[in-house]
Amino acid sequence: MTPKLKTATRNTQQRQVIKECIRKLSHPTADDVWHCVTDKLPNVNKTTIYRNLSRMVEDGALKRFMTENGVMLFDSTPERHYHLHCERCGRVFDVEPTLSDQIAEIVQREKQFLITGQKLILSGICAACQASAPAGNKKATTQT
Amino acid sequence: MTPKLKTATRNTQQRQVIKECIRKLSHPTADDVWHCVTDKLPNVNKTTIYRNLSRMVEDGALKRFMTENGVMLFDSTPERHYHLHCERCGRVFDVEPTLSDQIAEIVQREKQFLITGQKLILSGICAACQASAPAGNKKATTQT
DNA sequence: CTTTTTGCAAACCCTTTGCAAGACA
DNA sequence: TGTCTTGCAAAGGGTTTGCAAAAAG
Repeated sequence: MTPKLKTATRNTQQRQVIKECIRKLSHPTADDVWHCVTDKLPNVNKTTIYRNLSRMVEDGALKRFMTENGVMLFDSTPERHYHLHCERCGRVFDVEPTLSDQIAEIVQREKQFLITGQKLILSGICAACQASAPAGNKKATTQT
Repeated sequence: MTPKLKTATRNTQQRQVIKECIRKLSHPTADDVWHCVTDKLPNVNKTTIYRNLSRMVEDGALKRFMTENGVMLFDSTPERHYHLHCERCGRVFDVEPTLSDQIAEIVQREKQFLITGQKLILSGICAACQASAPAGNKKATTQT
């Protein structure tokens, strides 16, 4: 296979704002990023968001994963950590690396399965939702 | 909210064959089920497959989850267990309930997060693929 | 006969692609 | 300038919906 030499990268306005948004959002959908970006740069197309996010994933600057409803979320936290996805309120919580490691270790030891970081999502009901009565369902955005 | 009274259920030919296929396949996609069904009943529409699978999920006869590529898989194993999804060969492996319980326990203890069964999928590279060289990518079907 | 199901076609949603025009370096 | 990026429109792929015709009980 051809070595795939890397091409130059340009610092467009769009790209800059996208990066800012990535920094301030946590576990955003492409759509979340788009809303954030258009606050500052009103005419950015969603395609541009997708292309930039994909590029960042390729470059390893971002990770991405799929929720149970088939929407992808992006994550810029570099260390390996897992996610808890609350099915009631839609929020995504991080599991600290230490705890993640315990889990990864169990699986790797028992199943000889190599877990590639940041791809574990546990779905269920978060502590807050367990406490409160059956609540309304928010958007899938964060909270760590 | 209205109590939602349940309506009668009919035992169509299609439904019977779909159930058979569910029994013999493990972690199938809707498309897998469709292929299996049309072997026996050539003219079944994919919509019928979807509708029946969704219904079974509602009735609790089936669980379903999403892979990283946004395709849903169905699972008829009743006890709680988790899945290992190999990113290289696409196969899905079960994690026995005992091991799953260890993991669930850690998360529940440390994060007060209530895991609702069968929604944990660990992505990575399976033992076989680690052993062999970078292989071709099969379809996401099973192996336990 | 009445009500559930089916098949078909079209709608949906999110994500990706093709291409010409525009922006960076 | 040269080529990386963008915007727009259209294509894709899996899943869902609307509706009239067919089947189950």
